[in-house]
Amino acid sequence: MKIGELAKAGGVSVETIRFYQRRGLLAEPPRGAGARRYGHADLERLRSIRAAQTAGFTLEEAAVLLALGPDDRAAARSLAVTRIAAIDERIATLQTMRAALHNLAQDCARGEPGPCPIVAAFSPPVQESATPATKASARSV
Amino acid sequence: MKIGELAKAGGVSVETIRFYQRRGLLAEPPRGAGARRYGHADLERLRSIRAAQTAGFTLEEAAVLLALGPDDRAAARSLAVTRIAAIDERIATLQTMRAALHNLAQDCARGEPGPCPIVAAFSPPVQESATPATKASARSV
DNA sequence: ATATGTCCCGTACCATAGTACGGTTTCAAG
DNA sequence: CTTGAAACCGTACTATGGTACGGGACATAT
Repeated sequence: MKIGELAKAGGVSVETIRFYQRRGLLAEPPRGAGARRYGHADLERLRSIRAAQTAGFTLEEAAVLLALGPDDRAAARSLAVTRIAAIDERIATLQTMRAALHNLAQDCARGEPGPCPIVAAFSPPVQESATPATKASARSV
Repeated sequence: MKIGELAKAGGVSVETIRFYQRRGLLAEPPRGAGARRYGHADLERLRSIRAAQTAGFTLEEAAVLLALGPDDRAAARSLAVTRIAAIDERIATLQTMRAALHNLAQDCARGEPGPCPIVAAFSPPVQESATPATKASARSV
């Protein structure tokens, strides 16, 4: 296989393969008449990298993971557990964001008079004390 | 206020404030004797930016959001809804990842003999056809 | 025999949100 | 008056995962 074929087979671009090689994720195969010649093992390796990525590992973690032997349970589990923790944290953050935004959007959709609740939530608080004759608009958010 | 004080009050670094100014998120205030002088409004604006960020908006979206008037409900809701959709998508992806990793970690923790399931999941498939005398290890994952 | 396609290589660039660096100037205290 | 902190400025670098560009070298096809 030449690099273009490997790329097609692996569903990535030629540039990506070269990028992985620079990162040390893929080995640089021997040359045959100028161009690199790839074997089936390279394709499998490429697929493994993509699988690790799909599971949420960074490329660097993927490199570590793919370098492990079948008996390195401790290291593998450590990688997995650490990644799960990171994912959980990220999910929690996103859910908090989501909830806040959802509430605001609901408020906004209710269509009550007055300023948009979304805009209001992210606007500097109105100078209430500076305008004494204005309507009472004390809404502690 | 000088930039250092604003930074402290807003819980960001001086560099971050200067960065926001370059991005147009914060206005460059008038100078007093060389150094920029910030008012309370700048602090509020900074806090609004951080709030928008906490809600998951990018800085660019924050800029748009903070530029909206209190009656721009449609635009505000559009921003919010779009962001919620992006968050949902991200959460779904992360949950898929999490589940896959969790299953692997569980498998690994079960401590059954044989190669580590985590390593196995991200390793090139063993050449089964090349070793006809090996045990049947056909586990389609 | 030339044109097209693919490969090679290094380098620069994209988005995102900052962080760091090096050098100058100015402010305030001692 | 000198020293040190803080401000100023532009630029470059960080991490992450690629993408794009420009130029040169092949090889096959017409």
